Amino acid sequence: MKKYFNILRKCPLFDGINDNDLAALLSCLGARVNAFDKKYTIFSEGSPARYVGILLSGSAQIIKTDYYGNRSIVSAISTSELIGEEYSCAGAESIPVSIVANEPSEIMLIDCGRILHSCSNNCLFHQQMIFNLMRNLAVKNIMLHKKIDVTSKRSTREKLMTYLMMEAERQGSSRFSIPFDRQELADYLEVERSGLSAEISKLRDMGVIKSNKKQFELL
Amino acid sequence: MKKYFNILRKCPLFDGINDNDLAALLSCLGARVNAFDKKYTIFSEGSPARYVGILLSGSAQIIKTDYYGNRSIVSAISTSELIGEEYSCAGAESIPVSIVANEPSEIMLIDCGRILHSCSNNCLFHQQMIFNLMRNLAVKNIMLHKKIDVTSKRSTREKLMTYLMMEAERQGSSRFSIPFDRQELADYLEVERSGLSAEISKLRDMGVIKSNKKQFELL
DNA sequence: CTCCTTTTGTTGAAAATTCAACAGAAATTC
DNA sequence: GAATTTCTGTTGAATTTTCAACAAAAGGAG
Repeated sequence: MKKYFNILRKCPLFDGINDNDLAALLSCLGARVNAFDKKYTIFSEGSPARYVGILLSGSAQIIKTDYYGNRSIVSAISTSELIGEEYSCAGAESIPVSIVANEPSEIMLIDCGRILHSCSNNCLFHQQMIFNLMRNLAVKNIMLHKKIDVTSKRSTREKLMTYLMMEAERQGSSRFSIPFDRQELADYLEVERSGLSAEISKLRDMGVIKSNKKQFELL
Repeated sequence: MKKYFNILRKCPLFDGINDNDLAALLSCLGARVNAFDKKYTIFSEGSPARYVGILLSGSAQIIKTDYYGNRSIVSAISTSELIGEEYSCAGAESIPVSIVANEPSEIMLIDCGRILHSCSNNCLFHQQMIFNLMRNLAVKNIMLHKKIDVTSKRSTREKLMTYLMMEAERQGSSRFSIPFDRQELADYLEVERSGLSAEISKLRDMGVIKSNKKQFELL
């Protein structure tokens, strides 16, 4: 497990827990690591909401497909982020989204019950982890609000610009790359791919943005 | 404070805490009650994210206004629900939404720091409240996902039907009333009011729904 | 390197949404 | 209870998005 410590240290679940304790804690929690190839489903819609995941390497996307088959991308996940904790922490029966590896990825899985309920060793970390989960869920809540800010815009252009400005701010630079290809960006913004491409071209012609594939710059 | 106990008992923040303890706890937390008239702003966008609110009576809406002045309704709040905890728990500087009373309402305000940090009395309720906040935030997360399910639909009709089916399920009946008038429902679904009215009429003519103002029935 | 697949940008037609304006119904005020 | 304001439904025109189809570009496989 040692080789994952650089990632795990950054995981919000383990805030305030040092490396020595972490090793013991992980075995106490029964953490295990699974690997997934590109495009493989890590959690599939409808599966039991028992585990909390931590993305150790690669990247993933949270995807929702409605009964007409329309794909919607809820968010992109990068390393050291928690996955699925909203469902297991809420005590949900099953998860209503799929989580798909975007490239070869490794996930650490932990049974959520082992986090929330004290162990026989009576260790003190459960309180800390519950606090960490609380804070992480609050932050995720805010991120969902931001996602709603983007998709609540009425036009393709406004959705795109709101998203790009948000990413520029998040990444701290007017030049940045996004984790989506065109179709994925369309599925994230909830618009047509062709209309999105056309809008990007227009904004480029107008001199508002520069863009090359996944690279963008706000001018 | 006694008169609010029926509401407070149902508030997720106080799960697992009995009435005797609650009285002491509230004074320990420095809880106070404010009243607001219809249309008055309880929290305004940009104000410090210090307090957790509990709606004691009346009803409220979480509202976001963008720089063009377009109003978007994020959600409706009913009694015993927590307000603004995602921002204070995440340690946000200020809140990015407004919360507006929809009718004369009373709110209990609690400084979030007093919930999260142990008091000099060393009482045991902080752990319980942190756990409760964690669970409540997880549940809210799921509700935001559901809101995204609604607004990610591409057409007015699909948004409306997804919302109505969700409400029917939530209220456990195919007959139910919604907490929005037409303009508010449009602002919640992120569509045009006139187009929404037209769609409701069409669905009524098609025999898919019955509706009268805020009362709906799925057929 | 060549072939094959995937991704991206473009375009025009069809469909849907937004906008603006109005009239009737309902609710509120005085 | 009369007058005023707010809410709702309707309609047609303008705008935008979606859909479908294609070609060029890029990426991957063998």
